[in-house]
Amino acid sequence: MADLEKDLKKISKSSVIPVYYQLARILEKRIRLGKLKPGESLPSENKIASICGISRMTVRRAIAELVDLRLLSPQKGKGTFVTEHEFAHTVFEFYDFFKEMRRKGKEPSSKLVNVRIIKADKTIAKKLDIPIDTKTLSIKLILAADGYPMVYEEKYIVYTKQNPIIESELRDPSLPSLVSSHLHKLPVTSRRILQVTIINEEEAILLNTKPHSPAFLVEQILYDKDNTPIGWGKSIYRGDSYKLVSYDGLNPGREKGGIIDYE
Amino acid sequence: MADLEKDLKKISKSSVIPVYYQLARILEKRIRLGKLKPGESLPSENKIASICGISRMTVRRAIAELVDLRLLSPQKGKGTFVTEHEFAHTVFEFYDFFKEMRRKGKEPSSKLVNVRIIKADKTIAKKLDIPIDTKTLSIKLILAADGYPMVYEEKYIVYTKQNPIIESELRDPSLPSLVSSHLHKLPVTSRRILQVTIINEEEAILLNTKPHSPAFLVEQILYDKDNTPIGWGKSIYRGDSYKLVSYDGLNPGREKGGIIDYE
DNA sequence: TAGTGGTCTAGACCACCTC
DNA sequence: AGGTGGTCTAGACCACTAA
Repeated sequence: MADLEKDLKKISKSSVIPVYYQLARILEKRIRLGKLKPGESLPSENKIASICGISRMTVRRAIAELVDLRLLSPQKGKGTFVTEHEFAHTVFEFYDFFKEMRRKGKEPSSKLVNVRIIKADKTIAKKLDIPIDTKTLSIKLILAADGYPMVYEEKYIVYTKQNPIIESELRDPSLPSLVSSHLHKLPVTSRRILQVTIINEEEAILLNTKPHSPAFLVEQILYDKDNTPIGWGKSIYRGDSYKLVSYDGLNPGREKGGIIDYE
Repeated sequence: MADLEKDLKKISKSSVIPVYYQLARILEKRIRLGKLKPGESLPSENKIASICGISRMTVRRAIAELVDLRLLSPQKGKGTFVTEHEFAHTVFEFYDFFKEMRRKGKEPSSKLVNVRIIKADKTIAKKLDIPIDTKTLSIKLILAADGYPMVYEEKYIVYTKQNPIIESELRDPSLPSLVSSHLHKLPVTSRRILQVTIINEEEAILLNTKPHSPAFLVEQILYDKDNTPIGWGKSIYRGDSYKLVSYDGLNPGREKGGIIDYE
């Protein structure tokens, strides 16, 4: 472990880069390169502090960062250990359509199919927890990337005459913004349900694809702070152009924007 | 704000519950109940410290917890503010089949369809980055809950004669455990891709469902620490029995196991 | 200039684990 | 008993922000 000590002594206390950050990166790098293997233990906090010539609290802060990244796991009275990698807990991230497409260098756009005041049918009434036939604002639209239709969305919110729909509001067609500008309520929680579905004839025409092809169905329900549903939406994502990817285990350090250079 | 002060003075320094934890919960509760609104600022760290009669470092630790939960956002030289809620970034979690079913009170089981040594076809060769016709271990199995088939899986790993397949290894059919017991390599990274698909005739029979019905397709590729693919699997999850749910914005505090009682 | 959050120190006491 | 991590203190200096 003399090897580790050498690394630890590289820490510069006069650098503009915080000491805890330098230390965290040194340890992270050793773990990712496999020089510190799963199950191995770190030197004790006091040991690291005295080697580096820094305070124990600073060491603890560095370790805390790696605990957050699930690279280390401290055990009271025993020591701090490199974690065994875990593959059971997978996280799929799902980003805002507009941002995601821009990030990919594609030009996102939205096209209104229609906006109507309708009477809530059984499904809508149940989702929004309102009586059947309550006046409801219905918005249907297509999201496209570089002109290719990719998503078909239907959104429903309870209609109030006081706040009529303004054309400009429909430019950002996200359910939270619709709800907060049309109703006086602020959404605080959003529940999304991801399912699979088969595209029907109507959707196939709108999305310019074949009926009976598979697609993602993403339901979104917004709640206010009293946990009352205030908006419901369903989105159909074309299955041939949408995938969700996730990395587990010793993930490649994309979290918290940490750029690491390997030797 | 005298209201907040009263809450802050409830902190007991002699309690077995850590002071930073008590403070974090008090602040979290106020935010979740809407008594501290998005955009509002907290009293300064020094102020809170003197009100509670504790050290500033302890206050900082409590605040750090809420920053992690994205409830607070400190700004250098200005103050610490309650964050505006964000709905754009959705996270779908996907748990291990066995654990998830047990958690739901269902009895998970796995049934081998077959285990074979095959020659890698074009698809497998590409996924595992090996030459076509390389000997490959192929495992096909069904995962069931309370006897109802829910998932069909195919797994492929490069075959080595030294470590033959042992019956008992197939009891835990997870790709990481197969790979690490059959090969000498330890998987360090796992990449999963979630897509939609349509069930074909063969899969329909195995899953006891109708062909052409929609399903989730989850591909998993395992890599060792040199980033070489060492295992590939695809799983078909019945669309009628699988959903992914996610909560955003002011989520209901399920993270880090924090149980909060509201008044 | 006064106030804020960001970093860091050099101690302290505790509960827990191992020997 | 001695070592470990968990908590906490009472200071300190800094960079940043606002009046």
